[in-house]
Amino acid sequence: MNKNATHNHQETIRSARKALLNDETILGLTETFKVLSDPTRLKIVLALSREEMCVLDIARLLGVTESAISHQLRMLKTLRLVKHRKEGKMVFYSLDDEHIEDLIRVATRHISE
Amino acid sequence: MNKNATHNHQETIRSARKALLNDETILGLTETFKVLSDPTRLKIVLALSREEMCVLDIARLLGVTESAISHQLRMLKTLRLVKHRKEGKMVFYSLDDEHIEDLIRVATRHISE
DNA sequence: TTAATACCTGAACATCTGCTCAATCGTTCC
DNA sequence: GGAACGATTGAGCAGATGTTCAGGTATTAA
Repeated sequence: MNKNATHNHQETIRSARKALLNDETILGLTETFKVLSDPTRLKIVLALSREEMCVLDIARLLGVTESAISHQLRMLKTLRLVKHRKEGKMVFYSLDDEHIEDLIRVATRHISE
Repeated sequence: MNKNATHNHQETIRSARKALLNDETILGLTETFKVLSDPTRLKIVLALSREEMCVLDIARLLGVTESAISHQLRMLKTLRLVKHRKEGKMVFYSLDDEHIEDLIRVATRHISE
């Protein structure tokens, strides 16, 4: 007997469909993963996990231009991962998300095995 | 007195540097997040979290071509997230990573708040 | 052998991404 | 006021990304 005949495609698809999440959730998840998928942004998040920093200090720390950092910070701010505070000429950024560090921690454990 | 003068840039950068991870870890993390940052790949992973599936069933489930799925499966296979098993004409794919579901779970909790 | 099925592959394509550069804004100091 | 400094912005660009398309391999069935 053909083993393939024992495989019910319809049933498999129906069952797998239950594991899928709704489109809105999928979009939110991919957005979250995408923001952490760039080295510069990930480093910014890690740096801010300790204390707030001004734009220029982040730029110097990571060895990139202020402009590049500013662009990324805008994205992080839009996604509500960071918040900012003005003080004179400087703008201090800090983490605005308690869960993002958990995510990085779980992922770190994942790659170390 | 100027408040900015109280901010020690050198010390801030030195402190933040400790929170950064080595380049290899950063690369591994961004690679992990990137693979989950595409809706098609994320859905494939979710679908395979229940049971193994052949390429055509995945394609039908997600409403995309076999080719597109095959390309993504190759990437997932390269990154050791999935494994495959041949059975006649069909190739069954299944998850090859126990931790990736934890990551999705933590991220799901994150976006729901 | 021929046809059909399941899957894979490489090239081409449009789109997206992250950076640089130049210009600009806002604040502070002289 | 003007110069200096920190930060932001928009345009432009090179590289990456995901899909389609056409063609290919491998296996099975007639």
